[in-house]
Amino acid sequence: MAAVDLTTHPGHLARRLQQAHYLLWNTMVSEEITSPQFAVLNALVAEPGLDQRTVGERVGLDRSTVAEVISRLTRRGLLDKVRDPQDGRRFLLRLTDDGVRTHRKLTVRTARMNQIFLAPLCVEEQAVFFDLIRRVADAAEGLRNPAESLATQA
Amino acid sequence: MAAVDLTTHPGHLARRLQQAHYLLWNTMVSEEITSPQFAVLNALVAEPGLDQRTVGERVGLDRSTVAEVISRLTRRGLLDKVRDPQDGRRFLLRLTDDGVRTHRKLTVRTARMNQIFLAPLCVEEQAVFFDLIRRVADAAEGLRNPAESLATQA
DNA sequence: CTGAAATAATCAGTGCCCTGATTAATAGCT
DNA sequence: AGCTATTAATCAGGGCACTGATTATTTCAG
Repeated sequence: MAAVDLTTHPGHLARRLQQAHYLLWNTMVSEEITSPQFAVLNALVAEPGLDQRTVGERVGLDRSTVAEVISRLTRRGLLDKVRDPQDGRRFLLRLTDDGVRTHRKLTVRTARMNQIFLAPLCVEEQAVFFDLIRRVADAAEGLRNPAESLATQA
Repeated sequence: MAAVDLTTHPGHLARRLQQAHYLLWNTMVSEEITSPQFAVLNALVAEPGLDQRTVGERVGLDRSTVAEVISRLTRRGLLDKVRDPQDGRRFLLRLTDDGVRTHRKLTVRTARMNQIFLAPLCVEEQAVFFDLIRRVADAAEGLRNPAESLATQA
């Protein structure tokens, strides 16, 4: 006895939501490029020449995961990776022409997919949906980084 | 140019939400037992003697994933797996005493964690949070299973 | 009863996600 | 200059998630 109702567990809902998104992405956007891969391409369209760590920071991928994603994108020829002459630890990342084309194509399809995905909600509800999820995710992330905004203080 | 704002992409938010949950679970609930593993234990507390496929259906895990999760739980001695004498394809699953104890212990911790996780939202917002996510996830799942509720029809 | 379709489970292969340990390079202190 | 953080990236290892193929068993049509 004493089983729990998972439909009121945010973790379970988050997992189901992500699975649902994964499937839809796969059928409506791309079978080759995944959503995290697109996020990396997008970050480098916004800021070409970032290093790996910073890209991860921008899109919410940890050091290990971002390394794998970038290695796949590089293998596919969508990304260029050159050692930073100023700092030999870093690699500077940049989209190839093919990478730019792919990003452009997927941007269109992603917009279409998001519309379908969010279709069950009216526009006001969509705004609430974003707001609530973002607040929960931000707060939980804040629990990990005890403080970053304390700046100057004795 | 033409980079997109990921904070309005439900897939990106879903991923971040799940990551945040993963981290909190790890620190507040268990480093050994994961959230999907708990979901399986919970399903078998509610309905002992289910087979693998049905467990997956209950908790939203596909056939491959549920097989891995169950094999880990079995290895840890939390689960018993016996061939169904009525149908030699199936295995019937049941918690061991240790599995029951573990489920009970984690149930308490999970409740605490959920409270912390959802703390940024007031009670009304939490209800909306559940409702919106569930509606989006359900609709997207519905897109895969073209029809299951058509029952008897020419 | 026998052969074909369906079903439960497994396996192989790819990708995401995290941690802890290691390596290479830079930065800072003395 | 020399020693010590610190930092960027990689590696090893465990777990979740999906697809397509395979195996064993059951079901069903004839």
